[in-house]
Amino acid sequence: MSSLPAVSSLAPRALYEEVAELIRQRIFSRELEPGSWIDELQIAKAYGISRTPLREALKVLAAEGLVTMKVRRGAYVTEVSEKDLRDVYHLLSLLESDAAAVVAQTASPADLKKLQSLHAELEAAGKPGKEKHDKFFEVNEAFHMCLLELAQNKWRDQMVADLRKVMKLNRHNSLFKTGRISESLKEHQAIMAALNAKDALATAARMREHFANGLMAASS
Amino acid sequence: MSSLPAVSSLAPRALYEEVAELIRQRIFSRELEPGSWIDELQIAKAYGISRTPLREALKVLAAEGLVTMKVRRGAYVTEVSEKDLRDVYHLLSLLESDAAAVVAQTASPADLKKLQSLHAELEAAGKPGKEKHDKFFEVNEAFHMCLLELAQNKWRDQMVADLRKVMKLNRHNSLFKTGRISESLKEHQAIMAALNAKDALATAARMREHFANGLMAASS
DNA sequence: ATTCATAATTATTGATGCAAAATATTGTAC
DNA sequence: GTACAATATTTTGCATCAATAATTATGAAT
Repeated sequence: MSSLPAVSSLAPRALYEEVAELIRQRIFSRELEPGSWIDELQIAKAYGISRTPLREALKVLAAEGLVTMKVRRGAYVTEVSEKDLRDVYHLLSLLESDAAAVVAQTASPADLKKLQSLHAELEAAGKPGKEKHDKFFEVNEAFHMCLLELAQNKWRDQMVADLRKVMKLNRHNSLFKTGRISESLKEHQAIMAALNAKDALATAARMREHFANGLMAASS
Repeated sequence: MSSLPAVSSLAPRALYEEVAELIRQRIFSRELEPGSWIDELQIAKAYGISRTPLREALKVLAAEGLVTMKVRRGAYVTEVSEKDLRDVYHLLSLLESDAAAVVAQTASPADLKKLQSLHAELEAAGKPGKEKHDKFFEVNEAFHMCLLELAQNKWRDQMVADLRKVMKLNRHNSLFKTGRISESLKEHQAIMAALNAKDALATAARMREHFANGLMAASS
C-alpha cells in the first residue's frame, strides 16, 4: 500500500488540500471520466488515507464545480455540456476583459514592462520553427494570470481560477488549443498596444476579441 | 441539549448542508462576528451533532468565501475590508449588467411580462406611505434573481449568489440599503424600458448605473 | 411469465476516539 | 524584575466504527 508522498515541511498544507489537488489532477487527466462515480473506498485505499479527509476534499471540489454531490449517492465527476462550456467561456471573457480594462487604467510603468517581457517570451515560444507548444501554452497562461494579478481583485482571481478548472474538464480543451499561434500572438500584441496607450475601452475590446476568436477556433 | 429540528422529508438535504445554512444565518446576523474564531466543539454541542458534518459545512462556507481556514488554527469568519467590498460590488455590477444584456436579447414576451409584474410589485412595495422596507428589499432581490435566471447561465448564478453572500458580511449592508427607494425605482424603470426595447447595450448601461448609484449611496 | 414486495447487501453519512501541533502559562535563572 | 524555556492544556486533524438509507436480487403470487 503506497502512502502519500511526504508533504514539504516548507509548505504545510492540510491533508484534505493535498488530496483535493491529487483528485483534480486525476480528473483533468481524464483518469476519472466526467459522469463517473467516485469510489471513496477505493481512492482512500489507493492513497493510504482514511475517508474523512477524502470526503472533505470532495466537498471542496464540489464547491469548485468539478464534482457534483448527489444525496445518498456520493460524488460524481461533473459532466459539462457544450452549453456549459460556452457559458463558462463567456464569463471568462467578461471577467478577463474587465480585468484588462482595469490594468489599462492603473498599471505602473514597471507593471507594463513585466507584461511586455512576458509578451516577448510568448513571441519567442511561438516562433514557427520551434514547435514547442507546451512552452507557448505555459507562457500564455502566465500572461493571463499576470494581467489578473495586476488588476488586484482577489475575488475575481478566485472565480477565474475556478472557471478555468471547469474548462479543463472538456475533452478537447477547446479554447487553449494550439494551431492558431500566430493569430493569438497578433491579438496579444493588440492588447499590449491598447494597454500601453492606457486605453481601457480598447483594451477590454481587444481582450474580448481574443476570447471570441479562441471560441471560433474551438468550434470549427 | 437541544437537537436539530427534524428535516423535512420532502426536501432531504444532507446534514452538512443544513448545518452550513445555520452557520450562514449566524454569520449574517452577526452572532458570529467577522474575524472571530469558530469554536467547533461548542457549535457541535449546541446543535447536538458531531464535528464531522460541522467540519464539512465549514469547508463549504470556506469555498463560498464566508469563512477562511487557517492551517492548524481552524475556521475564522472572513473579515471583509472596504476594498473587498468595492471589489465584490464591482464584480456584481459586471455580472448582473451582462446578464441583463443577455436577457434584453433573448427574453420572450412571457419573460418580459414576468419581470414587469415583479417591477409593479416593487413599485407597490415602495409606495411612500407603506414603509414596508422588508417587502421592498425582498421583491428587489426577487427581481434581480429573476433577471439572472432568465439569462440562463447557472455558473454566473452561482457566482452572483456567492458574491451576494460575501456582501452580507458587511455591517452596513451597504448596497441594498433603503432610503433611496424612489431613486432605485426610477433606475429599475429605466432598466425595464431598455429591456422592453430589446436594447442590450442600453440595458447593461442602465444596470451599471443602478449599481453605481447604489455604491454612491452606500459610501455617503 | 411478469410484477410487486420483501430482504439482504452495499455504500454513504454521522459519531467517537486518539494523536499531533500550537499556544499559553508557569517556573526558574540571570 | 524580566526573559527564556519547558510543560500543560487546548484544539485541530485523521482514523476507525456504527447506523441509516437505497438499490438490487430473489421469491411468491396473480
